[in-house]
Amino acid sequence: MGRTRPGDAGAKVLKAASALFYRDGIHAVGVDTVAAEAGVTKAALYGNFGSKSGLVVAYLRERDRRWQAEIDRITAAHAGPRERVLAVFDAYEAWLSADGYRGCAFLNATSEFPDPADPVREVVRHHKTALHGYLLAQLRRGEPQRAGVLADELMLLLEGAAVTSVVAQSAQPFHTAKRLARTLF
Amino acid sequence: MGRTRPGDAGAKVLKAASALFYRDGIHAVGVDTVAAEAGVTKAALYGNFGSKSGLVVAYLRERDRRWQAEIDRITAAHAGPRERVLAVFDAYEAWLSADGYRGCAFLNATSEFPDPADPVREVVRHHKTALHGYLLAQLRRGEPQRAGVLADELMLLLEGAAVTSVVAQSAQPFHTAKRLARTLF
DNA sequence: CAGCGAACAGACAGGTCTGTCTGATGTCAA
DNA sequence: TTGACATCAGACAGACCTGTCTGTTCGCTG
Repeated sequence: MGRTRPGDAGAKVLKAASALFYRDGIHAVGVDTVAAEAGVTKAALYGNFGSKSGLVVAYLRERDRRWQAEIDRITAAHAGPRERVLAVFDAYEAWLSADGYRGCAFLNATSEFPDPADPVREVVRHHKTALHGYLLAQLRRGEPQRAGVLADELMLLLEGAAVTSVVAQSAQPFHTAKRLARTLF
Repeated sequence: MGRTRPGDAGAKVLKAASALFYRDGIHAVGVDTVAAEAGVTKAALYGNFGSKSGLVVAYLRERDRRWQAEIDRITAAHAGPRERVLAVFDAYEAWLSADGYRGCAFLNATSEFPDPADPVREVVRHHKTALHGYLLAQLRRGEPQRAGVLADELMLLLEGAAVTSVVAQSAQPFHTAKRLARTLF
């Protein structure tokens, strides 16, 4: 029938895939389910993304894009390096607690795609490298000589809090992480 | 034919399942593959474990049992609380680097089983609670008043290093974690 | 108004998944 | 020796998976 405007199907599929892949896991969700939830036919899905793998990569890229927008908001809202870094902890916590502590989509994808050469894993590395780079850039303004080590340490705290909060189904690990992060400055 | 002694099939299945589930992910491995790798029929597999879910739980329980044995070795080899805690970091690193940085089997299982009420998740909680309890017990001997906070912080470092080492395919996060752990004492 | 392209509806192929069943064959204990 | 039991071999059911294909219908653009 083609009742909808051409070009919309891709966005609708991506939105449905994001919710389903994140909530249930990537391997656990079939393309039929994604297409049905998007209100779109499978043919339109394959026309836009080529394959399920292509859709998975698009899903993670979209999520990375949204996270970068969050980082931009943090940069706009806070001036000092210390405030910006702590705001990253808050944002991370807010994202995870918003969906029942399902964890970091990129770390979950890493668990589901064991091959380090998989395109999915490249998107994950890109995302995590960008996050590390942001922390590093901020820390260099405050304490240039300790910045490298400090950025590595803060990454451990962020990721540690992310996975621990899933296991414990609680935000408490983020409070521990943030408290320790403050003392590290 | 029944060429093997009765009772062996379960152990063989568990061994094959451990290797395959850990390496490729749980959802990615079918029971046919496990049975074939174990040199056992599917009927024997179901006779021993009832279902794939049962096998998955048994796989994680077995891995937890082996990790507890590792903890016992650490306790026997080191006397001081500080040495024992640092030895846990070394053991965690050794386990992960031994298999191409595939990460913590329990955290991977958590990614694959989103429902917190799933029996799999209960095994994960049991495992992580035991680890936290061990750290806590050791720290109480050295610095009783800081022990609680310190145990939480060391858990974040351990888990953070575990997942970061997978993304980076490197042991470097463990070095960062261990260095920070030493300064926290 | 004509035509191109995107999406629709839905069947289809080929494979894999979990789980069950039947009947034969071997091991071990009583 | 005999009976119970575990396992073997392999077919089978029913569901789900990814991906393709045919023919139709609509919206937008020139």
